Amino acid sequence: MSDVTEESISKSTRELILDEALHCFADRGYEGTSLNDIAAGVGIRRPSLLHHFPSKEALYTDVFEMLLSEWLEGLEVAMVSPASGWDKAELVIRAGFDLFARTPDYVRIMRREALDSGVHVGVDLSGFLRPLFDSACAYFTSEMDAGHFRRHNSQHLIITGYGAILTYFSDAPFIDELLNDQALTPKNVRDHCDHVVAFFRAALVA
Amino acid sequence: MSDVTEESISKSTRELILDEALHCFADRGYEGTSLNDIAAGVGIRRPSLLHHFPSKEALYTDVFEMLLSEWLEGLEVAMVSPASGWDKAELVIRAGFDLFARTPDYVRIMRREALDSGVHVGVDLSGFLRPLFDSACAYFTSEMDAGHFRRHNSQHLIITGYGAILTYFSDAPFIDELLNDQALTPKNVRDHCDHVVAFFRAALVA
DNA sequence: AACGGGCTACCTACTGGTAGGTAGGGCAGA
DNA sequence: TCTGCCCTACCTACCAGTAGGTAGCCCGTT
Repeated sequence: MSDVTEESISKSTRELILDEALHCFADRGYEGTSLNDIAAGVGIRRPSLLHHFPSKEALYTDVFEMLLSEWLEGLEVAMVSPASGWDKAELVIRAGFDLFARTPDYVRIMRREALDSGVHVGVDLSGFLRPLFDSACAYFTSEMDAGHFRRHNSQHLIITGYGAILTYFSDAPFIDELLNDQALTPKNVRDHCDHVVAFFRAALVA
Repeated sequence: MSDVTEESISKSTRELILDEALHCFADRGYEGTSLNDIAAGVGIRRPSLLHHFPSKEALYTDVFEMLLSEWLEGLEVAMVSPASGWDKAELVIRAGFDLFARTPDYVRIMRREALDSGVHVGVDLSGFLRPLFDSACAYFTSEMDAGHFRRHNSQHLIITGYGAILTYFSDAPFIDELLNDQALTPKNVRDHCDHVVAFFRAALVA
């Protein structure tokens, strides 16, 4: 129980490593991050880090599994809601924005993983995401069949939405330059979320 | 003149290096690509490669400048067209799809650069893209003022479009897994382009 | 005394880059 | 036509630096 108490005051070294690794991998990618960078960020030496994780690969995999469990948890709440029609779609979009705004480092790691087609991660990413993708597809298709949404190809629709939402966070530094403003301030995130919601509503709801 | 003839038959070593570097950088990123990888792909040794380019950084910058000039050329044709209203927007979207489908490796490099906020490239990326972004903004705003498009925030609109279109190409390997199909076949690219056009039309044209 | 968690010192593999050498084509002058 | 010279494009061998990873010691807590 002293363990629990201590965790609530100061994180364990293992958690500090995971936090720093998350940030480094998001910032500079897997190849661009050295174990020295991570260890230095935590304030220990590389061999000490390797005392907690057997290898760089294993550390990365652990970080990625944190990402997946957090995202699954964050999205499940919205996806199992009893809402229907546009309300539910909006709920999921807003849940996605909240989730991504809370965890921008995860977004950038996911984007890097998508670019690298998952060569670093030891988990079956597509096996993990396919059920979510398929159930989202089924939802939109059934709503279109019921005449609640304009007819679109559900698969393409979701990919478009995925790209539109994820990009705002993954490319935030780039968007900063385009806007001459900070993309990830709470106000700007809220504005962009409102815009995406309104845009998708205009496209989907007749 | 024999030089010209020879180039049309077989590319110069320098061009072969640029081609291979483009592919490697797109595939594995700047840090994930070694000069040995590129040299091996061309069929020469690393020092021979460094005979043609002074450094890895310089090689990357040259690749990136190829990207910029090709994209600028490809988009200018559509952006200066005398079309107006939705026709022009559709023209630009389709030109973007054609361009990206023709140069998927460029898309992935650009995405990596957006993620890394341009630390590798020696050119002023935002200075390059801002004029395009601003003129696109001005176009949409004026069309909304004229009542041709539904009212949206132009800046957010373009960022949404940028994300929606670019992602399909940058994350193609990932989308392959979701669709259980090849995202970049001509037919699938055409289908997705048609979808995006229809989707944006539904959202913008009342 | 045992052990968890840190350390220094070291290993091998590989990085970007350099030094120096060579094969061969083009070309000016005898 | 031959000779000598330069230049391009490649090579092998090597450099210093850094990567991930291992072995083993030290030290405070329990």
